Amino acid sequence: MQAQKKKTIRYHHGDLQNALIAATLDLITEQGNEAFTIREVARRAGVSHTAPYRHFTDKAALLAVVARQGFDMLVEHLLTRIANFPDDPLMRFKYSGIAYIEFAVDHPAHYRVMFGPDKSGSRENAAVRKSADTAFQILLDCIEACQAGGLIRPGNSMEMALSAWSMVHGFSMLLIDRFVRETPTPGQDLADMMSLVTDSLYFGLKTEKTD
Amino acid sequence: MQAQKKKTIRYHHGDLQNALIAATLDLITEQGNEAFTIREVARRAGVSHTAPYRHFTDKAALLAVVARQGFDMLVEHLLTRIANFPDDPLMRFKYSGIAYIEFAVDHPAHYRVMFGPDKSGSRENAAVRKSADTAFQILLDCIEACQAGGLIRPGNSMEMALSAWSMVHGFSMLLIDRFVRETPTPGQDLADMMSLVTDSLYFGLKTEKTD
DNA sequence: TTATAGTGTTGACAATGTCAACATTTTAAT
DNA sequence: ATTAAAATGTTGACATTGTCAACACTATAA
Repeated sequence: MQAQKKKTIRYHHGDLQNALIAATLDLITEQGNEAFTIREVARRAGVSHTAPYRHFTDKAALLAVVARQGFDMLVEHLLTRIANFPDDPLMRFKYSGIAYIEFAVDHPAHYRVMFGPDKSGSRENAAVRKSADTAFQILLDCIEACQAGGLIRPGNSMEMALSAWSMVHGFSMLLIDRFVRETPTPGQDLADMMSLVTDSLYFGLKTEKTD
Repeated sequence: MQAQKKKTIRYHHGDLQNALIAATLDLITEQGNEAFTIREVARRAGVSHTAPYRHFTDKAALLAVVARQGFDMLVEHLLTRIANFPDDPLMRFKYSGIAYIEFAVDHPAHYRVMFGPDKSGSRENAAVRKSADTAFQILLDCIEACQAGGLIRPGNSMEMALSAWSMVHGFSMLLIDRFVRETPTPGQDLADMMSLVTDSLYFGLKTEKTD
């Protein structure tokens, strides 16, 4: 019953908050992270340059919301990807890592907002923290499932998850920041490299005594 | 014979280029990365706000030099640290990783400049690239030495070095961006965590069949 | 119906990156 | 040594930005 929106030009936008978030996403996706400006976002939403301040205390607050949204998207992607292997803990572990890297590569600007420098304490933002923790928890669950199945050696799963996170995060950053461009060995594609990195984590680099 | 500097106030600074680099380092170290502005750096060097443009084409060019310097410092720290183990390839490998993390933690602002978003192609800067490659080469050498000694399994050392780099880079970033703050298990300190992460890489997470 | 809270707008301010025009100094060619 | 040119600095301008204060419109609740 509350239809007839968007028809008339109104003083009140109606849903400016979300429009600003969407505009921010579009902007960073199209033009990269440095292009993000309160004023440009306002322009894209068709409002005056200070209208955003009615919904976000400052630039960092807007970015914090975008970051939270990014972690939520990451969680969704991880869950979708490992859902393909309901009964194979090892594949779930491996593909949680691969899916993580996929997300970073597919949404580099968004990823950079999520992990970018914490200018003004948005990292302390409870909502952001919670969404990030949820993503971490997925990794942790995969590892513990593997441990339960005797596939990963017993030990502090938290520490292992931290190592795993470091690995996929580092690799993702190196990729999207263009420190790694060509594949180490010619003919490899991104999928191969992702396997390679996740396998390194699982098998380690030590000489194998058996198997 | 060319002494008597700094005494008189001169129109020409004398060594503005290096003064600007030093001022940049001081600034980001004291106030963080966001505090870096051309004008503030100029102020600190005691010159007008456009003087830096006689030495650097723009902001990014100054940062590129700082980044290169950072990689050089990193190389030095890595070499110093592994020099303690001239005859133990495995320790050299391990401590190259630990030293890497140490550097990032000790110089977070500098590290962020080195790996920060590549706004305007400074990553393509040949000098920066070369210094970064030198650092990578150290890792690679350590791995190949271990392989020669049968301590790391045979295989593509480039790929292994990439995995190792991902691991220490990711861990460093998580640390300095405050995603990891408390230790996973209480009572641990940073040194323990660094060992933990580098050991994960070496041993992997897989169940050990032997040893 | 109207006071009030919510939402937008206009107009300011200081700071920034960078450009153009001009000044001084150093260097090199004569 | 003189002087033309190349280096190096300065002043002043411009457009852009984040953010604040003052004001305008709108929705809502008393």
